[in-house]
Amino acid sequence: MELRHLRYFIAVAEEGNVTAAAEKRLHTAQPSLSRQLRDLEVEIGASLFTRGARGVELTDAGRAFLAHARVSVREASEAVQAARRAARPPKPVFSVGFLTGQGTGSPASLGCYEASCRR
Amino acid sequence: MELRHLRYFIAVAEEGNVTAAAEKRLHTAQPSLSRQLRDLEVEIGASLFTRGARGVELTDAGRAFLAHARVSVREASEAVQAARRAARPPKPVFSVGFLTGQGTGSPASLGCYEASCRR
DNA sequence: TGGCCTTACGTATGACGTAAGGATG
DNA sequence: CATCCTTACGTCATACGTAAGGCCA
Repeated sequence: MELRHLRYFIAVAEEGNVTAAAEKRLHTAQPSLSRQLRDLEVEIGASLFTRGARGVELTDAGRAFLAHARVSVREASEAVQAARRAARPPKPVFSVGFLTGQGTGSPASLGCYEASCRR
Repeated sequence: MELRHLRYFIAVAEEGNVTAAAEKRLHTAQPSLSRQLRDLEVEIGASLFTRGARGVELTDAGRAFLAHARVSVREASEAVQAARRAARPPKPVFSVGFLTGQGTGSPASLGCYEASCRR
C-alpha cells in the first residue's frame, strides 16, 4: 500500500464517483483508478465501497479507513513542508555602517543599522 | 513521494546507517535504498542526512521530516486495522433451545440460552 | 585499506492508457 | 439505452539487484 492508493481512495470517496474522480481530480484514466481501488481492497481484505449504477458509496470499513487515510496523507505533506522550513538558511541580516560627528570638531564615532530579512 | 520512501527514511534514520537498515530491516539491496533516499531528498529539495564514513546523521530538516513521517506511516497502518475491524460481521450468537416441564403433567414450555462469541 | 555510500546498468514488476465488456436503473 | 464500473492487454516508467567506483578515517 502506498500513498497513491490513499490519495486515490480519498478522491473517490469525496466524489462518490470513480469516473469523476479520475477525470476532475486525479487526471488519470478511469480503469486504472478502478484497478488501484480493487488492489487496495484486496490488500486490506475488505470492501471499501458498494458499487452501484449511480456511482460508489462508502461501506462502514470505507468510512473507518477514510478518517485515518486523510491524516496519513496530510502528515506526509506536512513532513515535506516541515523539512523545507527547517532547511532554510538562517535569516540573513543586512547591515549598514556609518560615521557620526563628522566636522563637528569632536571625534567621529561608528554607527550601525541592521535589517533582518522578512520571510 | 510514497509510503515506501517514508518507511525507508525512518529505518535509515533509526539505524544511522544505510547498509544496516537495508540488510537488517528492509531486506533490500543497499544501493537501491541509497537511490530512494536521494530521490526523496531531491523531491523535498533539502538534504535529510549528512553522509560520513561511519554512517549517516540527520540534519535539522531530517529531524523535522522524521516526526511527521512516523505519524503518516502509523496512520496508514491504523487505517487498515480500522477498516478490517469495521468489516467484521456482527457478533455471531450461538443459541440453544430446550423444553422444560416434560413428564410433570403440566404443559411443556420452551427455554433458550444464547452465548455470544468472544472476539 | 576497510567500511560505507554512490553511480552505472540490465531486468522485471507494475502503473498507465486504450479498447471492449457487463451491470444497473 | 445511457451511465458507470470492470476486464483485457500492450507499453512504458521505475524499483530492484549486481557490479564497479569514490570517499573518509
